[in-house]
Amino acid sequence: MAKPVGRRGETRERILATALDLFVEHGVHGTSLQQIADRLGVAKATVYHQFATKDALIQALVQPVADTLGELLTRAEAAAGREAQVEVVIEGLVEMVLARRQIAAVMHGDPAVEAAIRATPELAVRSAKVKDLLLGPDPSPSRRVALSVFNAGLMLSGTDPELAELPEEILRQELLGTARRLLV
Amino acid sequence: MAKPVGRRGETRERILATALDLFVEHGVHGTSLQQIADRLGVAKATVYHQFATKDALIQALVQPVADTLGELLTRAEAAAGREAQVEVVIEGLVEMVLARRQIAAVMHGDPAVEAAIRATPELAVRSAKVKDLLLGPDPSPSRRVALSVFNAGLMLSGTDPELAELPEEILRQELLGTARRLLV
DNA sequence: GTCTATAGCACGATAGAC
DNA sequence: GTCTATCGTGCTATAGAC
Repeated sequence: MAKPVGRRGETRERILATALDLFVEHGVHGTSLQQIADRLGVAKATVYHQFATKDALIQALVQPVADTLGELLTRAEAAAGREAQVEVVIEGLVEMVLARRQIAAVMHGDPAVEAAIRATPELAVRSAKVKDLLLGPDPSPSRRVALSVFNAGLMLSGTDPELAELPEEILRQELLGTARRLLV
Repeated sequence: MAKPVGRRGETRERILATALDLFVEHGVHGTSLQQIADRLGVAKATVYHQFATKDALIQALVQPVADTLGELLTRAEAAAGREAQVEVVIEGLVEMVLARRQIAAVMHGDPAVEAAIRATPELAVRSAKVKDLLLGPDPSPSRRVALSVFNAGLMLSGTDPELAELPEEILRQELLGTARRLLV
């Protein structure tokens, strides 16, 4: 499994995947570039050849989420009526968490990543738009609390060991069901 | 506000409170004992006089949660019937999060604290018991997912800036309502 | 019980050979 | 593009004066 082919950009992807594993285990601040390099079997300088700084690596990790949220918002804005828009956003968020479980978990829990998010304007703006869309106009305290609980719960559910054995399709349906119980 | 009285154990409490603030802001690994000492206006060695290691400080932070969960389980076991037990646990957890918002958030989000929890057997055991009680016998996938979402959402809701302006009594009622929508 | 000073080490990041 | 070697910094933790 070590260094199998050598296609373009493959090392970069392997670094990102390994870093993400370690970030989930130990947090961003708790993971050194040396640990990433060691687990990958390369030198630390090899990591620095792909990412100028540790921050750049974090930015590269969250970029796909920014892209996904952008597409999601485009689809939602094309939907007719607020109920349909909420439905599009809920389905899109659940799909995103299923597809990128670890990124979702690290994004919501780690202060170091949250700092990187604040430094990525497009991601911060899109996250805020998604939240506002789910909150709706003049939201009640009840809806505010329900959204806060659902948002945190959704982002972290993808890596919850208690749910690790559930087939993805079951988890998808149950997350959608939970979302509808709380937000529709 | 600096060093007001000097009663026994006061410095220790002030260190814990300051450490907790910083842990919420930057994470445990992202917070050095120097930062804690600086914000408190004391020397780093003063912190080490109260806590032998950084781990000991973390252990001291999570100890009240272990105590609270212990009392909670005692009350739950004294209740008649599973429905009443679930109600006791839900109310107790919500009350705990309201009383110790920051500890709850750090406990659920930070890998460094989660390691400390695993190293505190009584806390790990009690957390597992609380979860098992809420799951009930032979839980469906639906209940597993609902509990996972609720658990993460509850623990982090206490420090969610979106909810910061809600009066505590409103937040209490809405968290109880959310819990019942998901778990009853 | 609080301080200054420092040991010993790991960190992020860089330089330069190959 | 990967390596070894290293710089400067900041970390946990300790020693010892007051």
